[in-house]
Amino acid sequence: MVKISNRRERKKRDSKNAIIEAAVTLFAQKGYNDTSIAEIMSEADLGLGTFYNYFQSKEEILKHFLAEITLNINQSYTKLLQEPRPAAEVLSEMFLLTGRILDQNRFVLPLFLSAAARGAGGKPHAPSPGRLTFKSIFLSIIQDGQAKGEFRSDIPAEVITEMFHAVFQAASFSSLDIGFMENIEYKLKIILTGLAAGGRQPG
Amino acid sequence: MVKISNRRERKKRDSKNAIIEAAVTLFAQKGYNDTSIAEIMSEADLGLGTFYNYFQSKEEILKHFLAEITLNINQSYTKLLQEPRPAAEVLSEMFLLTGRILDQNRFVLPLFLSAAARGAGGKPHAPSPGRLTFKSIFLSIIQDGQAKGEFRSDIPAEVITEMFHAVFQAASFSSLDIGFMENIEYKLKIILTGLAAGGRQPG
Amino acid sequence: MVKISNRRERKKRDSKNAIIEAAVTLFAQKGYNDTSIAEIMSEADLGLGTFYNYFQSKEEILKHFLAEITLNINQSYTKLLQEPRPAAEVLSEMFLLTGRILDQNRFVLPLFLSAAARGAGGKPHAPSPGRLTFKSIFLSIIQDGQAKGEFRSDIPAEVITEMFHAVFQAASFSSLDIGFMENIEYKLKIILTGLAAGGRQPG
Amino acid sequence: MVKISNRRERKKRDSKNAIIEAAVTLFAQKGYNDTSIAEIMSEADLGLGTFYNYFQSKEEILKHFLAEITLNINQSYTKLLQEPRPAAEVLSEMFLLTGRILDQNRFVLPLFLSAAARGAGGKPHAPSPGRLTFKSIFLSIIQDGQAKGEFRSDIPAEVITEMFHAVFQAASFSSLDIGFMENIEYKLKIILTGLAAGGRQPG
DNA sequence: CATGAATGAGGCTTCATTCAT
DNA sequence: CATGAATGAAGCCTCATTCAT
Repeated sequence: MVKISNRRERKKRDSKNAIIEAAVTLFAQKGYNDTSIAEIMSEADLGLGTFYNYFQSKEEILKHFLAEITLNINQSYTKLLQEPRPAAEVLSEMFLLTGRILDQNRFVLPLFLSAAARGAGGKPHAPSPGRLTFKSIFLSIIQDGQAKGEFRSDIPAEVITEMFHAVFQAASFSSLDIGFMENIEYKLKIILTGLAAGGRQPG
Repeated sequence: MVKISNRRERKKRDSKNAIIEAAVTLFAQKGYNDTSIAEIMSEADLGLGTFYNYFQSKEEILKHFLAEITLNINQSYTKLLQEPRPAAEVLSEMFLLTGRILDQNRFVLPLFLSAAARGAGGKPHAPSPGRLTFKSIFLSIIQDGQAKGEFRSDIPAEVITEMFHAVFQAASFSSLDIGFMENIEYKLKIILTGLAAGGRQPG
Repeated sequence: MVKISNRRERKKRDSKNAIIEAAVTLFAQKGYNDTSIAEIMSEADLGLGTFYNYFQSKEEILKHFLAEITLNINQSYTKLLQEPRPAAEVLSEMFLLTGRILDQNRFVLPLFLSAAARGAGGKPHAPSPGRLTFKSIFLSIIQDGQAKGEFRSDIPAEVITEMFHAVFQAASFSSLDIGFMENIEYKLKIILTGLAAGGRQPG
Repeated sequence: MVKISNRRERKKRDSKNAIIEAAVTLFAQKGYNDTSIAEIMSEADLGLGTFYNYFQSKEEILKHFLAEITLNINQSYTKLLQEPRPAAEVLSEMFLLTGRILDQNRFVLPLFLSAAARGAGGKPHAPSPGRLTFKSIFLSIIQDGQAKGEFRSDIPAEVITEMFHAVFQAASFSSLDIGFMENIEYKLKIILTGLAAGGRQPG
């Protein structure tokens, strides 16, 4: 009565997964704009029309990814802030965790960028996904650190936040032959040193 | 008699400049992909076909911009390295100078990114711009600084180079209400502090 | 347990009826072309594929309606002509009766029209419904009236027949806030007066 | 200086005319919905994309026709009402004139109908052409006639107006082998007789 | 019989590019 | 050199129909 079939359900999930996987692959390879649905479905080894059984439009699959990432990050955020610890520590963990998630969805960054590039006057249906909230998360951690005197205060917290964002971007498109995580760990070191309260450069 | 108007004053700055100017404006506003040649030529107040008297294709005008920027930067580089000075100082100037150039051509960053996103397997005629050389410039300055003991050596010079690149990107798409130059100056401070030889973070 | 609901009560009126009912509703609301089979089956609370257990194609259900209407009208025709009466009387009753049937299937008129519009060169499988015979019915009544001297004879019977047809169409798409039947009754009055044998207009 | 070229201008007009002509032909043959732009441009012996140099969308060419007809009719209306005459006379002329215009654009009626059929809840961009005003024209003439006692007053003027509308429709899709104008002239006779003030049917 | 995922032809529209003037 | 009409490949999306379960 309850389980109508099962093989059917399984195949359906398979198809959706195939589409998502193909989309991830191609978006990562060629970017969102330069990937056609025909290509995705060809990569997924499915008929063109099948795409629309799972997503209402090309933009829809994008939202799917963004929503997934947002969810992931928010969940982790909640866990991380359970117990109070030094800001630098929280920041490090939050940063690395975000890095791991982005590492698996690297194609999303260009989308954020192109959305940002279009600015406010962009298309009506632009893929504005409810603004990935990790900016506000980083911001509050940094402000907290500044308040506690852990971080220098001569740099606006917003600017510092952007800096972290930038690191993710840069690592996403890095052509260096070190891994994504290693890449951002190096950069984290620089920033944390640069942020330390006492640190003032000679000049 | 009166109506011919606009088309008149163009002669001074010839058509090619009008096209370039229009392209810069629109690329900055809407991005490369979302700007059509028809729009450019309309903005330039010229006939559509005239575009092809000056550029072989849409991609061509892109290469033009990249080449121009590269040239600008290289010239400045040459001047800057005339007289020997501390690496941090050279780096700062080089950085700010690059910033000023990019500030006037902000639309190019997304193009670098999408080009990077496409990776090696991109289109046949991909806009490979002869690799903008400012990476190598920064790299050599940083390596020099590390060699002289000015900069910490536990971070690969390549990674540091990327960091500067990242800062430009982030500032390009910043939604903060401070200017581009102010933005990157803040970030420069952080990095320079973070790079200073003695600087080690507590953890 | 509770959620299965709707699907249950369907058994009484079997699936075919549910489909027909849904089709009538939607055709009337949005027209034939703009109604998809998916919509029909969703409205009917049945699986999409089920449609093809009852109708060979989308066009098939159309033919079904037309055939049904034709049958209805023919049956009434037979009854009406049982006993001899004045042509005007027969015509009136026939007219109003047809009106009542059409009133309940208003969506068919556009289909007649579009079919007519396509003319002879239409699609291979055009919905040629075996020509709804009510034209011939009206025609014979009118010819009868003309023969008996009840109706004027300076207008071809075929043209008068068309006139009745037109009245149905107009009423179907009327935006006046009187009902369909009231609407056609008014028009019937005009035509009957205009048809009366003695009636000649001044000019 | 003023005439840029001339051959160009001519060719441009030719192309637009070819498109319009092809559209009229096909719309009349198969209806608006069942005519694709590809077909139109093939009939016009032009490339598919060329359509969009002259009309912004498929709907746009429709508006073009409707606007043209509306204009035609309105101009004639103005002329006709210059001098006061019996309502029946004005009505006759107006009717026949409208008929002649529609005769040359027969494919438009189905469009009015399908628009009407969709009702108020139709598509956002439905081809609502500012409502062809001939309804209001006919209405005022008829009301005038009723006021002057020329026409019977037991039928609402709106209903009578619809009747005329209906006649045009019916004649448009007539399969009789008489011409459009002859067809509507017959029907005009019936209606005028039926409208005459004294005329009352026996029953 | 019931189901709905899969399919691909076909429709609309955009736009880089060509070419005759 | 300037022009812009013409072009058609390519993209997104809809939907009638099939078929395996």
